[in-house]
Amino acid sequence: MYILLTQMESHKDTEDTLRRDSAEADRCSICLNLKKAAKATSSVLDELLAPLGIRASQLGVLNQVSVLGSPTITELADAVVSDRTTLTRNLGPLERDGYVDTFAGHDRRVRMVTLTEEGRELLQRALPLREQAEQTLIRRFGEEPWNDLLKHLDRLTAIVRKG
Amino acid sequence: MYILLTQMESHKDTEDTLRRDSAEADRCSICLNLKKAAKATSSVLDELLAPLGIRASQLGVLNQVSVLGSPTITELADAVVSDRTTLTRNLGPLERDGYVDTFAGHDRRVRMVTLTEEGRELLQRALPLREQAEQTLIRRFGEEPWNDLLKHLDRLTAIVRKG
DNA sequence: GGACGTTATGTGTATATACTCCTAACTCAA
DNA sequence: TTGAGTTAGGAGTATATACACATAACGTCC
Repeated sequence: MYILLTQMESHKDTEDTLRRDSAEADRCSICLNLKKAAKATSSVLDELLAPLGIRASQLGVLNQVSVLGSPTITELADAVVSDRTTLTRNLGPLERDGYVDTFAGHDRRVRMVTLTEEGRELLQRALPLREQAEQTLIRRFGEEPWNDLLKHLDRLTAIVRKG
Repeated sequence: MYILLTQMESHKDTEDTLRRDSAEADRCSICLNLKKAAKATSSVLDELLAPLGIRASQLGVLNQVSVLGSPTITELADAVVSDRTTLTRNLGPLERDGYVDTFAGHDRRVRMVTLTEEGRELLQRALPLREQAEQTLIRRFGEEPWNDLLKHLDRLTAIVRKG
């Protein structure tokens, strides 16, 4: 399909060919569709969370700290599907703003993350908003398609990870 | 494991409640699932593109420049589902590396973006890799589920945008 | 009990993302 | 024309992302 175009062709021909093939490929580009959907859904939550001064991604981190109890950096990074070093940077603003604390574990290599009292209060205010956003989407999307979508996403992720 | 929150017993109750609710909400958290899937799929393409020195997101930009011909910043940003200012920054490395050029349009407010000859050559080498990655995924995921997933994503995006 | 491989994390660097504010250029009506 | 409103884009700031490298602490094997 994407036969390498010969250099002999004029630029115009090359441009036209690239344009046609690219548009075709774009119709089934999963990356762009995932990006669109992720952007759309997180923007819904971002707007709801704006008055609280945090973003959807930050809520995800706070929530997982709560869910996991006192995770290490690596455990928390896995839970929120981020690179370990990314999470380290993400914790900066949250710690600065007083929502989480970090301290050394018994194994002094690891750093444990916990919610502060402020962090717990923020989470209690934020979680209902997330629930509300999700329920609104589910109601409008349909419960069956919603579960289908989640299953599909799960399977897609699994397939890629299997190698 | 979860024990460090024993500063006060009242905190314990709060934590437990948060933990249960959060885990529940997480089971149907679309944001995390979309993030996982997007990360997984783009990493496949990123690895294929590594020898060419560009990433999946950069290929997306180059491709859309080709598809659209000579788009303005705003047109191109819309096409790749990025904020306008984000795209401006993204064009920096691509222009520095000689893959795109920008120039003023007849309306001197707009900046037009075009592929350089180097950019065209890079795109010709990169597109087959993207096609290969996509076909591999489709083969393993199944064509029917694949199309279902794309439709679901499209509808989800549309629902959010409708307000 | 020290040398060595392993593990958990931080830092430097670079790209990606987007909000707010600012300026230049265009349009249109008076 | 000229002034007001609109539009395209850049810059400042801040967060998000992650690779490569460095470091400190752990465990183990002699």
